Amino acid sequence: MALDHAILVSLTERAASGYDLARRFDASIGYFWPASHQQIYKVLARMQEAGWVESTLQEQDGRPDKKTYAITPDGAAELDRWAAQPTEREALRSDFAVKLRAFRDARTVLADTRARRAAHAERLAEYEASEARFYPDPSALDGPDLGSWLALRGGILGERQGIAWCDEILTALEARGSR
Amino acid sequence: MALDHAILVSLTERAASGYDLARRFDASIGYFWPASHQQIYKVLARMQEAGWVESTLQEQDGRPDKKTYAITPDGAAELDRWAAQPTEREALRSDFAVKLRAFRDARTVLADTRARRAAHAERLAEYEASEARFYPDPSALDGPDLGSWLALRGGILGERQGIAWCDEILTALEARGSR
DNA sequence: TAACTCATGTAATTGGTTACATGATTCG
DNA sequence: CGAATCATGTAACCAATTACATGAGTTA
Repeated sequence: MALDHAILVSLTERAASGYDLARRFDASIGYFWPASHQQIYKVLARMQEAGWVESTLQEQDGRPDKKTYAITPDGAAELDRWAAQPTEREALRSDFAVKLRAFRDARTVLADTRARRAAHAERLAEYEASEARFYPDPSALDGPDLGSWLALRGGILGERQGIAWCDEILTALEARGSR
Repeated sequence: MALDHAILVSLTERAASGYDLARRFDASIGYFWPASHQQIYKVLARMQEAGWVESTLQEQDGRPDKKTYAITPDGAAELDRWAAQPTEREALRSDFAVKLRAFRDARTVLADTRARRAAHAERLAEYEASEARFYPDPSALDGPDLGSWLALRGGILGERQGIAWCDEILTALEARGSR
């Protein structure tokens, strides 16, 4: 049920509609917890039922009405309760690792690995650009900004690790290819 | 539907019962695709229906009967088909990163991070022990063994990255704590 | 004129988790 | 005597994905 908390975190930063949240989840917090607009609308409805968020309807002309959600004191309390609990290790499920164990033909693995490396490099560039823009002086950070920066650092290290793994695979396969 | 393929990979290595597979998934391939025995039995039934695996019943005395599953030619073909397809990037969902963004109190994050670091170190030690025992001479590897080693390398790099992230967090928080 | 943005959803399905069930045998 | 191991499952539930739906306004 952590999408609940990801949405609460996002609403703490600023009130938003389901649509706004869906766009935020295309980047930012969505890098660590992806979610579709359908899923977000469902969770918002459930959380409103539970009293963790409240909505105000804004009529707009020329475009659809908008429901803006804000976090309630109960929602903030729930977020605190959740944040104080220890996090259990998240299960990793890697299609790619399973595919490596199914290894038969070097060519398909090579192509796959190169594509994967490129995707990691692209994401890494985004993260590094964000870091340079929003956190130019990390030692000055404190509170929620510090947390956001540390989360981003995790993303950066993760992408670098992904690239390093791809490079090991490419090196191993290329060494064998030329033998 | 990648549990299907993870099971097929495991059955390619050796025929097994649901129970055997469940134990294998507690280690080995389960490090990259965790699965419970319930889920495994369900998928085995579905794959038998589809003709990807076949089972033979073995009666045993003093203990329950055992259904041993083996991969069929159709199953092997399906595995090849799947392995030849490009892998799309797996979505990462990190409770811990979301929790960092919810950062309020340094003490709980510290405790959480230390526990997390210890879990990573433990898993890393297992991986490194496996590497030393089963792949003492990586340059000699080929075929499926090469794939398995490369998968394990990914695990090792992942745990090291996890530790490095925890260390960055601890450094940042401790620097602030003593200020 | 076709595609994209803004805005909100419902319905069906899949994959996985949690809880429950049974029953003999062996180990501490 | 209680816990763990061997062995197979069913049932209920939950989170997420995919497909479908509507409709005005803007941009290429």
